Amino acid sequence: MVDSGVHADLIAVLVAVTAGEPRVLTIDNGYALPAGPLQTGHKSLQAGLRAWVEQQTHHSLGYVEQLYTFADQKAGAGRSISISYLALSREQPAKHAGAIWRSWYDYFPWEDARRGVTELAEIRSRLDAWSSGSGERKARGNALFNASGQGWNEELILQRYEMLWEAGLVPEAVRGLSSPSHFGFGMEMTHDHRRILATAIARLRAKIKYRPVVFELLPNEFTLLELQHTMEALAGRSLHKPNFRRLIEQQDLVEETGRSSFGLAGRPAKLFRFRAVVRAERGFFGSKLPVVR
Amino acid sequence: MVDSGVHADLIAVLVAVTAGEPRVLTIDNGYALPAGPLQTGHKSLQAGLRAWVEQQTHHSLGYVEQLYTFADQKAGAGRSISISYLALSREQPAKHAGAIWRSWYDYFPWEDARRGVTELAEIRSRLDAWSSGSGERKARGNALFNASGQGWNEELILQRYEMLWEAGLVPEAVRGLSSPSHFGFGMEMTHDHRRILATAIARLRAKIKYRPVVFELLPNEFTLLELQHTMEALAGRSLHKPNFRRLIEQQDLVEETGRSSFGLAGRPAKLFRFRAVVRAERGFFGSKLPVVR
DNA sequence: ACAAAAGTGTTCGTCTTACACCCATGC
DNA sequence: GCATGGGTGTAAGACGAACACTTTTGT
Repeated sequence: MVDSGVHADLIAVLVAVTAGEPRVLTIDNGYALPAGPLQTGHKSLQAGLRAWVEQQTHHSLGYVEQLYTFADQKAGAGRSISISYLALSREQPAKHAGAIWRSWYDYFPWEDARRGVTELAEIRSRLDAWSSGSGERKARGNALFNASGQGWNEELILQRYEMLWEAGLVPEAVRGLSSPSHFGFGMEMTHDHRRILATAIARLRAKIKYRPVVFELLPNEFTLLELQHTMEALAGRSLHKPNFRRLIEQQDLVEETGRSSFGLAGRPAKLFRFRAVVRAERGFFGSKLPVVR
Repeated sequence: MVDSGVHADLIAVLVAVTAGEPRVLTIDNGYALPAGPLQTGHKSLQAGLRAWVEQQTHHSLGYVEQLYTFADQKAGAGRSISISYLALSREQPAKHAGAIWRSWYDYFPWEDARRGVTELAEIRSRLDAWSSGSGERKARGNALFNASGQGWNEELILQRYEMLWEAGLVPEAVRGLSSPSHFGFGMEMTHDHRRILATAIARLRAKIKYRPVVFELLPNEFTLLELQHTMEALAGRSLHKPNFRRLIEQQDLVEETGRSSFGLAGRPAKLFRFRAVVRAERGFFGSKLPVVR
C-alpha cells in the first residue's frame, strides 16, 4: 500500500437555455463532455477547467460550481480521479467544429414533463417487467417514475437514471456485455458522462428554487414570460403563469427597465432586469415553484 | 505544461451529537481533522477515507457524503488535491490516545445562538472598525452577523468565517505574517481544516431541513425532546417545542415504540424510533424549522 | 372583430406561528 | 404541594393554488 501519484481529470457541464430548450455543450458529436487532465501549468482547478473548455470548444465559462469528485479503479494502470463542474452561460454561435450544443432532453427524453410525456409509458412497462418478483423494485420504480399528478419530482433525475441503468435500459449499462441488447432510452455518452450530466441537472433543478442563478442564463433584459420559459426548460415542468409573476415580483429579484418587448403577437411585455443586489449574491429565491396541475 | 501525477488527500469531518453538544472527531489535540493520502490499495475514495479514520482514531464512519475538492498550489513540489467528506455517527468512548472529540463551537463560538450570544458584540465592533470606509463591507457584515431577530441565518457559517478571515480576525489568517496579532476568535486548526469544518457544518445545517439525516446521530430509541435537542445543537438555534413535535409527527418520520423514558424529573416521555421507510432514504423533511423568536 | 399574449383581483384552503393550557411524575 | 418536563387545543395570519377576468397589441 503505497502513496501513489494519481491522474486527475476535469470535466465540465456547460448549460445554456436557448429558445426554451436547455442545452449542453458537447464535443465528439454529442458523445462526450469537454474534459481534460489537470496540468502543472493550471493555477487552480477552475482555471484548468476553463482552459480545457476554451481549447476544445472556443467557448468561455461564466458561473462555475463544483459538482462531484469520483475515482475510477482502472485495472492495471494508475488510479484516475475525475472532478466535475457545472457551469452556466449564454449560448454563443459555435466557433469550433468539434463543439456542438444539444438539448439535454436528447439524453433524458423522459425528463421533459412540459408536454405529454409519452415515453414514460414504455419505460414503466419495461421497468415493471424487470421488477417482477421484487417488491422493492416495484415500489422504487413507482416512486421515481409515477408521473401521474403529485408523483413527479424533477429533482430525482439521477436516481431515475441509475434505476434505468440497473435495469439495463440505457445503452451504457449493456456496453461491453457479450450480447448487448442494442436498446436503451436516450442518447448514449462515453464513460459516465451521462451520469455526470444527470448530476448537473439535478443540482441545477434543486438550486433554482432557492438561489437566484437563472440570471446567468438570461440576457440583461428579458420579459417575465422569458424568465418563466427558462425556468420551465430547466425544471422540465409547466408553471402557472399568473402565480409565477407574483412569486417573482414578491421577492424583489427584478425591476422594470421601462422598455417593452414587441413580440410576434399579443400585447407588448414589460422588460425586466435583475436587481444589482441579486447579482451580488444576496437574497433568496422563494423555494417553491407554482407547478401547474 | 505537462500532465502531472498529483497527490490526493482524503479529509474527514466526523460529527456526533452528545449531551446536546455537536462534536467533531479530531487528532493532534484538536488541531487537525483525520486525514491521509489516497493509496493504491484503497478500493474507492470512501474506502480510503474509512481506512485512514480507523487507523488514526479507531473510530468507524457511519453515513458519509462528499463535501468538496480543492487544490493547493504548493510552491515547488507537486500539486496536492484534497477531497473532503462529511460523516455522521454516534460518539463512542475514545479508543485511541490521539483522537479526541470536541464541540464544534470551540472552533466557532459565535455560531451557537441557542443562548445569549455575547461574543457577537465584540465581533461586530471589530468588524466595524475594519469596515470603516467601505460600504460593501459594512453591508456584508451586517447581513452576516446581524443576530437581532430576523437577521441570523445559521447556514451562512462559511461566509461568516471567510469574512472574519478577510478581516484578519481568525488566527489562521495572520499565520506566517511578520507581526501576527496573536488574536483571533475561536480555536485554530492546521492548514484550512477549520474552513473545511465550516463547510461541513453549513452543509449539515442546510441538509437537516430537507432530508432525514439526523437519525444517524441518535440512538435507536429516543424521545422527541432528545430529537429536538439534537437539531438545536446542529442548527445552533432554539426551537419551539410544541410546534416541533407536530412538525415531526406530521411527516410520519417516527413511530412510537410503546416504551417510555423515565428521566430525572417530570413526566416520562414516550420513546420513538425512525420508521423503516425513512432509513431507506425516502420521504422528506419539511423544509423549515419552527424557530423560536 | 378576433386572436394572442400581458397582466390583475379575489377566493379558498392549507400550513406556520404563537399563545394558553392541561397532564404525569419525583421530591 | 410544587417543580419539572411532557403533551394538546386552537385561533390569527401568512402563503400558495386555482379560477375568472380585464388590458393591449397585431392582423
